This record gives sequence, structure tokens and C-alpha cells, in this order.
Amino acid sequence: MRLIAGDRSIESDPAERGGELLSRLWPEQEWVALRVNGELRDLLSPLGEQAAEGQIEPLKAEQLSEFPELFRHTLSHLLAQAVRAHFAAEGVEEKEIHMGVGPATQTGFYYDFDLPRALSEDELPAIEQRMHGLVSQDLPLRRAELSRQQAEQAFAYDPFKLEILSGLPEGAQVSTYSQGDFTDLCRGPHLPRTGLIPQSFRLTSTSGAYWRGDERRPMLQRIYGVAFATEPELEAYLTRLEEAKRRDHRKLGKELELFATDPMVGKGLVLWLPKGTLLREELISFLRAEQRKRGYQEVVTPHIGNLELYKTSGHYPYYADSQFAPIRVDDEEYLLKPMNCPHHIRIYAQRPRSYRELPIRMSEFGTLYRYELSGELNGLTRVRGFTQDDGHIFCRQDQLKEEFLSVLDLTLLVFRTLTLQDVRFRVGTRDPGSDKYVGGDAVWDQSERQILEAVQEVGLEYSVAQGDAAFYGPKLDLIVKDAIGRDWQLGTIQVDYNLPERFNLHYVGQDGGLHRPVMVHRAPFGSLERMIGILIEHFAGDFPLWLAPEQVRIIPITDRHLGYAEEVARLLQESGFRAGSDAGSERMSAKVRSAELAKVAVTLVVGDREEAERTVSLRGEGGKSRPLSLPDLLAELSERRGRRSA
RNA sequence: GCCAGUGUAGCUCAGCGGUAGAGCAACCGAUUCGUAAUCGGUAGGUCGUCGGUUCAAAUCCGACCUCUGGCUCCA
Repeated sequence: MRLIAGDRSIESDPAERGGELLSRLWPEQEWVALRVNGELRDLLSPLGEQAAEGQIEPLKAEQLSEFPELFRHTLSHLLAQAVRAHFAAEGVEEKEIHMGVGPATQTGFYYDFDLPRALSEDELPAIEQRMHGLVSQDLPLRRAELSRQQAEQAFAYDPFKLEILSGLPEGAQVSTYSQGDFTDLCRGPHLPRTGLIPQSFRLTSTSGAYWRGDERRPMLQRIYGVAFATEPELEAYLTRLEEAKRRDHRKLGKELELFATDPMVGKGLVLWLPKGTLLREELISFLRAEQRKRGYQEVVTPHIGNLELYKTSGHYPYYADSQFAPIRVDDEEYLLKPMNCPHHIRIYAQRPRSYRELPIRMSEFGTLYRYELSGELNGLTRVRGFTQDDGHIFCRQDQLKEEFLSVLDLTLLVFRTLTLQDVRFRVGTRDPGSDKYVGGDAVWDQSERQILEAVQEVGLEYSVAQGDAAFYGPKLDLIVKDAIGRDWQLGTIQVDYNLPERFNLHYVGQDGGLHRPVMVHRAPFGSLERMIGILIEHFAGDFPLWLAPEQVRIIPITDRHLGYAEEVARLLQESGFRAGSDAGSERMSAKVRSAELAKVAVTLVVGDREEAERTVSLRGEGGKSRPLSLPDLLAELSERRGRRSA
């Protein structure tokens, strides 16, 4: 067969190994891997028939930064070899250590083991040392191909490997990779020798992980590592972790007295402290005002609902596992509200609706309760009680796309205002192989097509995630990047043909007949709890003026300036600012420090000069201050607040 | 829910069989000071809870609870 390498054409054979081909082409150079038609391959594997007419691209060690999965995957094998050696040192036979899977991850690698005893995190440095040693030994990797039957004999001691093999077709060929005395079943690709692995890796943690992610299967011990091509990249990653830790909303939430959780109240239930409540109320009134402009009507519905309501909607028993158990009252059962939509639907159904009043856009800041697994609960991002900025649009089919676009517009406005600029879409469609969905194929096809059209019209980057749909309809998730580049899934818009049908909703059309409305579910924030958690981390607690719980603090230089400080504070308060003066007996610089630590949005200092001139000294970025007259101060702060900028 | 770790004053942490400690914060007093820490004093803890071992437990053992890192799930 013929292959193309740059501007050269070369004759090869499907059985020829990548490495052999490259050393024929460039005998003096050392390569670490190659790409065939863009697909990453290792030097040890035969090119295969599908390489014919393919474009060959050799990769040098210097290019490993671009293909970290190469050394990360090889490192997971080294980890397995090191773990075996570690246990061999205490007399454990290597075949007693069974292994699950060990792939590369986004930042490193892991491997799952079934070990004779619990591994402590204190043992990781010793295992890591062994791994560094294996790299230094520069062991060559060997690849072998064998039939499924041969592999089953070779790995007869390991039930997990056998299970992997049993999932392959009868006559399948599999490959193994070995270095030193260690052999693992693996598809590759791998580096050709361990000496090419950068030493910039670290074992970071251990955890439990179910075999094949299934909670009914045994739990294995997972060891995680991080690995980068160069030491500076590893350092940069570890610095990012530090930065994330510094911004942790649980830590900042406590320090800034925004929220608390209390075991006596119940886990996963958030207590909003006064400062956090201010933040929350600002977000709510911002969205409420935007929704009014867009013709939403706000409603309020109870925190519990009759179980029949959720049986009709289909939420019960479908989501019974993640709901609080029903409450029995007399002869009826009630559920803590896991969803607002059934309540809103019953509001729609209070009286006959005309095509003239559609679309009806109903919104509610509705508090929901879901029974999340206790091990899942986490700060504000995973809780058992939360408030959704929920909304449901009931419209005619011909209005659907416009409504969908308008929701998209609102959601993007919300994100831009919160300075979450980098947004992309993910369209969740149904999994054709699953039967969990309600409703027919025709409506599903229709709604999936409408979402895609709307998304394409907006023109932002989007992807399609098959199988990500809700049980009642396809959905659109918005994924945003925060200030330190982390992705968050926020806001969700869903088209729903099924609930209107289950509740038998209709409207009277122009033709006098009854028609079925379409529903759009949407929540730009998603949950206020989660959104605020993300915002705390995005801003690292330094909220823009409009959101800052404490907006202005006025620091008098000595006690004799306190009267003037209070006068300035009152002036600001009259314009609706959350302002106060610091009457403590500390030195001015200590008060400045306290204001910084409390992350007050604006710090003003007043002394003799300011009092005489009726000005304030506004403390800006990096401690640089500038004088401002009181009218200018009010104008500047009002403008900043109005623009919702920092 | 499962695996592993963790828990000492409001916060950060020391103490690891022999009478509970520090810094910061709080409170009191002095100080009145120009953009990230003024000085002195006072108060604050059934060492997560319950049980066990011991003459003696914050310290050793067990159970439970919280929280943390994962697994799994997310309408």
C-alpha cells in the first residue's frame, strides 16, 4: 500500500509497524509516535490496512505537550507496575492484585485496583518513587497481539480483565503492552520506552470507584495522578488548583458570612445569612425586572403538592429515588415539591385559554426539595433544598421558535451581565436505544429540529449530546467558562410536548377548535444556590458593586471625622446604597485592611482635608486613592451600579 | 448510599496517656493616627457525639454523626 509523508509518497505494508516506517523515512531522527490521517498511533502497532493512502505525520518528543494522553496512559501502566511492586514488598503475589481500567484523564491518569487491604494516601509518595524509578530505567515497551482465547488464558487470574475480554466478539484480536516484567491488556497507544515519559507527574489522591461505574458492582481503589509534559506545566496546574482553593465558595461563604449549613438544621439545607440574602435578592430583582420587560407573569405556588399531581406529570415514580418520601396526611399523600412545572400547568388549566393570549410566560422563584445522596452534597453546588428561577412558556407551535430564541436572548443577557462571557451550547437529544422517554418519535424529531435551528441562528458554538435529553423532551444546556477557565453547566432550556399532553392542556384556536399548547421550560440561573456558589468562585468574593453585600464603607481618619463619615454614609444610603462608616478605634490603615478583607466594594477615607473640602478619598485598585466631591461620588457610584459593572 | 480521609475557642492551628494552648477575631481600657495589622488587659473549649480500655483519655479502641476527596446520579 502507498502512504503519503509530507510531499513524499512511500510504499508500505499493513503489517509494518509505525516505528519501522518512520526509521525508514528518517533514519537519524527519534520519534515518539505518529499520526495517520490525524489519528494518534504508537510506534509499536502495525499500520493496518486502513492506513492505505493515508497521511503520515511523525511526532517528536518535543511535541508531547500536544499529545499528553500518550505519556499519561503509559504512566497508568507504570502506576500499576509500581503498585504491584509495592505490595510484592510485603509478600503479596502480583496475581492477587486484580485491576480494573487505567485510562488517561484530562489532567493525568488513574488506575483502579482490587487490593488485599486499604491503601493509605501516605503510601502514594513511595509508589510515586517507584514510578520515577521505572522512568529512569528507560524500559522499552513491547506490544503483542493475541486472540481473545489466548488473552483469557494469560489473564485467567484477573476477573476484571476476563470480564473486559468477555465483552469482545468471539474471534477478536487483542493487544497487550509490557514493560519490564509487567504486562497489561491494552489498546494503546503508548510511548515506545519509559524514558520518554516526562518526570513531571505526581500521584495526588486515592478514592473508591465502582467497577464499571455500577454501584451494584464491587468497589475498587482508584489512584489518581496528574502529569504534564514539562515541570512548568505541572506547576501551572498545581497553581490553578491553589487558585481554585482560594476561591472555594464554601470557604469564602463562611468568611464573608454569606451562607451556612448546620447539621442541626439538616444536611444539604442552606441558611442564607443577611449578606448572602442581599446578594440573592439583587440577582432575583435583576431577573425579575428583565422578565417583566419580556412579558412574564410571576406566580407563587406551594412547597408541597398532592402526589397525584406528580403521578400525572410522571415525575413520580420516575424520580422517586431522588425525592423526599411522600408525606401522609389523612387519606392523601403529599410530596415536597421536586419541580415547579406541574403547579404552573395547573395555573394554566384554571380556565379555558384562547390562542389570542398565548404565549403565556409564567415565572416563579420556586423552592424545590430533592433527596440527593448524602455523599453528593457539596456547599451550594449540590443541596437538598434550592430555589429555581423557573419559568414555563405555554405557546402555539408557530410561536415556538421565536419564544425559544427570546429565552436564549434572556439567558445570554443574564450571563453577560454576570461577566460570564464565554458561552457554548449543548443540545441534548434522545438516545434512540432507550425506552425511558415519553411521547412519540414525531414530536421528538420536531422539537429537536426546532432547538437546532434556533441555536444555529444565534451563531455560538454548539455540540449535540445524544442521550442527554430530559424524559419529556430535548433540552439545551448552556456551558460557561468562569474567571479561571473552568466549565460550568448553567441555565437550561427545554421544549416539552409531553406534559401538555399528560395534563390534557388546550387552547381555543382561531378555528374554534381545541389545540394542544407547547411548553418551554427555562431557568437562566438554574438554581440560585448553585449560581451564587459559582459567582462566589468566579469573582473570588470580590463582587461587582451592584451585587456586593456591603457596597461602601467610609473610614474616618480620627474620631473627629466620624460625624462627616456618617453624613457621607447617610447621603449614600438615601440613594439606596448599602453604606456605613467604621467607628472603631483602630488606626486608619487597620480599618483599610479590614475593609479589604471583608471585600467591601468601595472604600472611602475621610479626614481633615476631605471634611474641609466636602470630598472623599476613594480607594482604588492597588491602593491608589483619588479625591472626589460628594456629587461626583454619587454620580460615579450610581453609574457603576446602574451599568452593573465592577 | 459506597470507598478513603477528617473533626481541639468564631477562624487558622499546636498539644498525641498525667491539671486544655498560641495567633487572629470578640469584649474592656489606653491611643486619634492619611490608604492592608497601635499597645495593654479580659473573656471564650464536656477537645464532633456516645460507649469501651486505663489509677488516669483531647491523646488508645469501637460505633455513630459532620465535613472533605472520589464513585454513582442529576427532572
